[in-house]
Amino acid sequence: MRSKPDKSGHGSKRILTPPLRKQTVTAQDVATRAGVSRAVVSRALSNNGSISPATREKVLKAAQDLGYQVNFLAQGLNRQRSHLIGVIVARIGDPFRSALLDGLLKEIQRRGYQALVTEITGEEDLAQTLRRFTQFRVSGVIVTSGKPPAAIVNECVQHQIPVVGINRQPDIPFVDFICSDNQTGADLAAEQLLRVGCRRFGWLNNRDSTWAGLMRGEAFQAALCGAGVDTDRDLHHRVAEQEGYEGGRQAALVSPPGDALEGIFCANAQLACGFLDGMRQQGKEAPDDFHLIGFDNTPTTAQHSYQLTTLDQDIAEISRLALIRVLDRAMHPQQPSVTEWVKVSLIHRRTSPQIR
Amino acid sequence: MRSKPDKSGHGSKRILTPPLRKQTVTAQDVATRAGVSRAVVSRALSNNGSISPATREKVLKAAQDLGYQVNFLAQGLNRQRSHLIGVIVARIGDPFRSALLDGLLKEIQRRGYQALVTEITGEEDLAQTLRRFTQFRVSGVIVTSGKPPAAIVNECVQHQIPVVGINRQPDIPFVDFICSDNQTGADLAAEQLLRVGCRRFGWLNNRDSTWAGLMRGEAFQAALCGAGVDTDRDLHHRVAEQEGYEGGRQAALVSPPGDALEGIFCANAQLACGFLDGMRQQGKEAPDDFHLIGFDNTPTTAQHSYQLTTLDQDIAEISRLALIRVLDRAMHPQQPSVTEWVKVSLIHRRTSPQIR
DNA sequence: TTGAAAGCGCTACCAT
DNA sequence: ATGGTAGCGCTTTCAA
Repeated sequence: MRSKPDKSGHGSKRILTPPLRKQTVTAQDVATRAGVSRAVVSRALSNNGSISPATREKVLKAAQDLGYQVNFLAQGLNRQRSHLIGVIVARIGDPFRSALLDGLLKEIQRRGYQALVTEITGEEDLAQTLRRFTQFRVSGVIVTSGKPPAAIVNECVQHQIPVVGINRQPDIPFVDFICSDNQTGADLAAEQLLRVGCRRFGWLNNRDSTWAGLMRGEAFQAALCGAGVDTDRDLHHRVAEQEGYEGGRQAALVSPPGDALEGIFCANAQLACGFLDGMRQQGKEAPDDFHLIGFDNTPTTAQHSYQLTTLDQDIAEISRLALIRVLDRAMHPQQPSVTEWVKVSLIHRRTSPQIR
Repeated sequence: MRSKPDKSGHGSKRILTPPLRKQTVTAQDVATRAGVSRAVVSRALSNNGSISPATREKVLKAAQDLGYQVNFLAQGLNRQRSHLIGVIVARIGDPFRSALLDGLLKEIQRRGYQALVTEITGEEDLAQTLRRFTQFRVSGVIVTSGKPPAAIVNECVQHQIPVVGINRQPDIPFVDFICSDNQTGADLAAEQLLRVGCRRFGWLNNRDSTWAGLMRGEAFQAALCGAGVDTDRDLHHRVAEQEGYEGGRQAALVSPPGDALEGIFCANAQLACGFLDGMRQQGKEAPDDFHLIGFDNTPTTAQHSYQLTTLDQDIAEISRLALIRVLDRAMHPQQPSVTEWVKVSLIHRRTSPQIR
């Protein structure tokens, strides 16, 4: 039945493989079965180019019968573009990052793309990864960690591959950015802490902070300043030597016991959880002894043992916009960079409860 | 300089695109520059087929100069196999799952492959995803969630695509499995709880448990039985109606206040954390009022507020073996299924401290 | 509307 | 050791 008169030389390459391997169904098979040419099959499946409804049906049926599946490698090779979207992440173990990856995956799949995920550990990896993505002719790249080197980004631009950064410093030509509105977030935090009557403030951040972290810190300081706080005297910077929970805990442990800070703002949720636990180890508890607000409303912060007041980043919205940007720039590669700021909201929980 | 005498018709398709798009460098360009044929270029880059060291160098240099990058789509199309490995995950937000994904990504990248990640929400997605992976001619598939339908797995087998399951029930022909040694894990838990003198035991699991969860429960019961415990009377099954932390917490809250369980074993870390917090809400604390052991040594369980005694799954080892299986089956597609059991170890923390 | 044919970029066979 | 060449499976002109 499945004779292929026009492909006499077909089996030459795998003449040695045993007959148990069922040949994969190709567009030619569908064409033969439907009594049309491969070109028609292609059109029928891609709604691209004109075709009569009747033959269209015929082809679709034949494809169905044979269980035909497009070879994405061949399709991509021809179209110069695969249905792949590259995603660059780091430290997936961090709850916020895994939540963001989750959001991106959902959105990518919802749009019919496939995610190519790479976890990087340093800036060097980033360049290599970006290059690898271009070798797969991805339809776009989403960077959630690291700072894309201009040189490689240019290669992407050359290949017409859209690059969008999430929570990265928006300063690369032809690259779009989606950022949480750290400014407003810091304002909300300052406002809350002031309202509950805090006088002496703390800002906790990692030693090697991300751009987003720095921005939050600066905005926090500015907000306090604007409210008349003498930040030179009453805003204390604490630096976590390690990343994540443990860094936050250590920072609390090494705090000078004397200087009782009343309102602390943390660059992220992990630091905040660690800080809270560190304070507990010293016999201090929020909100009795101090108020605490973190960034990133991760599941952990909601748990009974923490109940941390945090700023929520709208991950679904961030992901949605990221995909929109990718698709949009694919159509207008030369348009100037656009940066979108996604609103954040303050979630009142135990460590700094709402006051009315 | 970069003339292509043999490709006169090359630009016909994109005659209309503006000249700003730099042509992508192909093997032909390298060949021309090195003064050899494309075949030689291919050999030089793949160390495949004989070639003189001299020309080899020449080609490599030319490739370097031009910034040549292999087109993976073309390569894969020809080789019938891409350098992609598909990974199927679910609920990445769960700390254990994101840790496992992290381990797999690292291992996949270490071996020079690229991960194609899909997050599924139900069994239906799995079939579709598996099919999509085959369309990309992946070199292998790793399933960390769901139960692969036999029909689709057969398609993979037809395409010579290795499939390996992690912590899944090892009952699919030609599919390999890597599983944590739940048996031993449950034994260790039972042993510990008995040693500290518990008499009345509890087993907490989700209503819709995974295979691994069921196995842990059965093994726990068997271990207690073997130690002479009357499990009909002294082993109580608790069922969490929801997944994760909240499910565990609710389970603790609805516990009959009267029946004070002394030693509780949880199917996973999330449930255990929730259960612990739920008990706290009722004024009970471990290890004073009860002992608690969870499965999966997630970062959260180590935090000061929890300090949960848990069974540690060796994620690095699981990932390592998974890749080995993929590669091995690629070479021997017809060999019988193999299942590897990875050892687990008991981490003593506060909720059931070590006794000597 | 349809089909023939020219590639997409690469690999591997075969002959030199 | 090298080069010519026939595909891999698909898309997209272009002519009929």
